[in-house]
Amino acid sequence: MQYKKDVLRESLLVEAEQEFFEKGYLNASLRQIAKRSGMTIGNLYHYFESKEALFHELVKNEHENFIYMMKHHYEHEFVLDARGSGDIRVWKGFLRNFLSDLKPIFTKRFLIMLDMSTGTNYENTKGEFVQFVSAHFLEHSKDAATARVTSPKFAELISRQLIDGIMYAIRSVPDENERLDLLTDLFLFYMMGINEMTKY
Amino acid sequence: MQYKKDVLRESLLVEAEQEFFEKGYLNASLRQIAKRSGMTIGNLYHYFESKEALFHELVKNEHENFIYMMKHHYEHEFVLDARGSGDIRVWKGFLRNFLSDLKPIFTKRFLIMLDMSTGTNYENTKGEFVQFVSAHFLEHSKDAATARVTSPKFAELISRQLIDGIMYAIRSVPDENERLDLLTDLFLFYMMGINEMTKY
Amino acid sequence: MQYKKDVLRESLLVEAEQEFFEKGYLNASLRQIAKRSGMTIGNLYHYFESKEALFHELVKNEHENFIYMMKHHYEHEFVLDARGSGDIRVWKGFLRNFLSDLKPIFTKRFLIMLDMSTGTNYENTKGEFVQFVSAHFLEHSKDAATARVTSPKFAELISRQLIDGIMYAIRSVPDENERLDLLTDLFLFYMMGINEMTKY
Amino acid sequence: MQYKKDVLRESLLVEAEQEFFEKGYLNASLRQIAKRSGMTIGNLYHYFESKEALFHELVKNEHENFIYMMKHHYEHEFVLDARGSGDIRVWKGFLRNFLSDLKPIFTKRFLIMLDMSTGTNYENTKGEFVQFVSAHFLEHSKDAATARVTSPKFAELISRQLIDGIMYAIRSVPDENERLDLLTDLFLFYMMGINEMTKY
DNA sequence: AATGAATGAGGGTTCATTCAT
DNA sequence: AATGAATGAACCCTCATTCAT
Repeated sequence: MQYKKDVLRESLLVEAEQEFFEKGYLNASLRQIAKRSGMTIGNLYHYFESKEALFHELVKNEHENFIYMMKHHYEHEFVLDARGSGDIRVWKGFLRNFLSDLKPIFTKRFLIMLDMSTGTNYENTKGEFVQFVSAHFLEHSKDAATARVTSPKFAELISRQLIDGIMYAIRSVPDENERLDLLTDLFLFYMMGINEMTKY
Repeated sequence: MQYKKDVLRESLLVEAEQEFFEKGYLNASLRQIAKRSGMTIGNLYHYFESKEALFHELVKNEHENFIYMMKHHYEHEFVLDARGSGDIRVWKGFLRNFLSDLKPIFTKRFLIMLDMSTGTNYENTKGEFVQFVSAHFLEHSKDAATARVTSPKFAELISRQLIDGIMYAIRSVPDENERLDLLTDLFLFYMMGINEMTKY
Repeated sequence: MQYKKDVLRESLLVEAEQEFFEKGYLNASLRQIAKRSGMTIGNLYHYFESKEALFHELVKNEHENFIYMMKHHYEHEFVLDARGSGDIRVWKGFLRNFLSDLKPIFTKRFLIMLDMSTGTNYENTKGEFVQFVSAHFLEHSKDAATARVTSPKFAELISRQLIDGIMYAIRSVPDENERLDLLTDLFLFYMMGINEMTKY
Repeated sequence: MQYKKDVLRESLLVEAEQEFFEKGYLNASLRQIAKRSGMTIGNLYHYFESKEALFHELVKNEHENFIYMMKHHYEHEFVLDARGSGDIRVWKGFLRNFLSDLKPIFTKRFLIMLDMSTGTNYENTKGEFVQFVSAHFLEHSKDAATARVTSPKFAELISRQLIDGIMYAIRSVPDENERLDLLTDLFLFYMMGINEMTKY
């Protein structure tokens, strides 16, 4: 039975992923999830004790990876320091590698955790992520001659935008390579924009 | 009681604005809106004949202004042509004026219409806006040497990002001047980013 | 003001007639009636103290006439006695006159009182009418050789049918002459049917 | 609880039958039906997914039988041809057999489908039935010397009356044999009436 | 492990009626 | 005489959750 149990549990998570992705946490229906898994609503509660718990199980690994990444971000620091180089092709190369490494993080469930979690304990995660990236930006613009991009509000805005761009790529571009291209251009766009902004 | 009608109707609209803003159309509760206005749910239906009608009343002016702006966008065309100038201060001046003109459009209710309208007739408005801006981008990048930003997917992404940036400014920056500054920087950022992208 | 009052009151009755006719008492909406009269729901209550009272005002004359007719039915007795005659044209002539005399009774409001009054004090009127006609039938078949049509259940059925036929004519045939023709044929049909039934 | 399901479901259908029978579809209350079955309104939705679905379950068999009967009516054609016989007892015999065969059709739920279904998909069924019988009448009166009963309006009226008579028998005569007697007399009455009408 | 019956609260909506103005 | 704001109960329906089997 253990085998069957795991299969069903996994099926529930898969269908829950789709349901949360389509409707968000609050509007997702446990009945729908159970039905899609060919299962009874009552039985769903044998696997997950509540709607919130199901959501938690769905994204907890993503959350851990995400937290880990935030704690160890300095390992990737070099990438952003590559801005010093004048050659855009070098930048692109670094960026593509960097983003390729992040593939395991930028998953559908990661998107769900950040963007479809209103009503759960995770609803502030996106804000935390924004703050993290924003702090990053501010830190790196200390060297810059002017303080324009050090405006916290603008840094937060740009950070949120970047994150929303990532979300968009995950949500709308299913093909992995195409998505990586898009993300690379997106990051390039942001880095060059910031670069330019600090010139004046 | 005639005199109270306008007051209460306005109160309902204000509370509805808050409720829709917080929860979105589908999750907003008419009972909540009525309660916040010190009123019974039944009475709310004296003022608005349905949830959708209430939403419509809330955003219809915003929608009209928005449509008008899209139809008459060429009047502001000169702004973007100012990109030819090499002086960033000229750009900023133009942008600030341009965005100042748009102030009556970038309201909280506009945000609600674009971002909290799932389930209403307005739910596609944001998509239309994105397409509009995206077409604009593509048109203006015909002159550019390379076709990088003419990738429709990237143009759409950038357009969506820009619009989301506007939404963010409306949502998070209450002070008008501060918001105008932020939006100016945001647009500047996008124009320079696009400018740079077309170089390579 | 008295003049205006009567006009409005009459207008309310006219619109109520239409509403009750279309939806029946329970499903009729006072709001609709007021709206159709270009009037406020509140003001309707100045003219009629309740939904039931409005219905009562609408059909009370019909009810009085109806009661009067039932009490004085013997005045029309001769008509039915004409059955003795073997000539169908004589029957038809009598019937047409008889039914023409009843025109003031067979009105739309009479129909409403009998068929659209569920939920009011009048909801049993149709049953009383059926019993009245049924008693009539039974009385006249005492002379007949057999007791077939004296079966109370059958008499009641035939009576109800006849009344429903009248209702149908009122409801579905707007032209007065056409309606009179139809009713004449209908009564003829019933008289001949009864005549035949008593033969065996 | 599996064992209770069928019992409760049946109970709901029985109570629904009573409620629809008493108040018609639109005025029937699901709360009442649930309460009468000793159940919560929410639970009723475990058994039937909507008010309309409940109504559908109640009458779907009746509707199928009814459609089948209309398609295969020619099998019973001989009955009406028996009119050629001069002996009323022969008619009665045929009629009684004919109507006895129809017993499974003339049920309380059949009555609900025809007469209490306003607001459902079945609300036109009675009209279709009337047209069916009416066409039947018209077809059989082609042979007759005169065109009196071929008046479509009169044929429709008579057809509606006959059907209403059946409805009355179902509604008011619980005993099966008594009902069969009544229906036989009713049909006899109509056949003789039509017969007589075509004489003149 | 699995079923699905059952609950209770909440959703949007309509209604007859009351009453201050 | 007239307005229309306000109430409260009822409508159909959906949901997360509980629990006896």
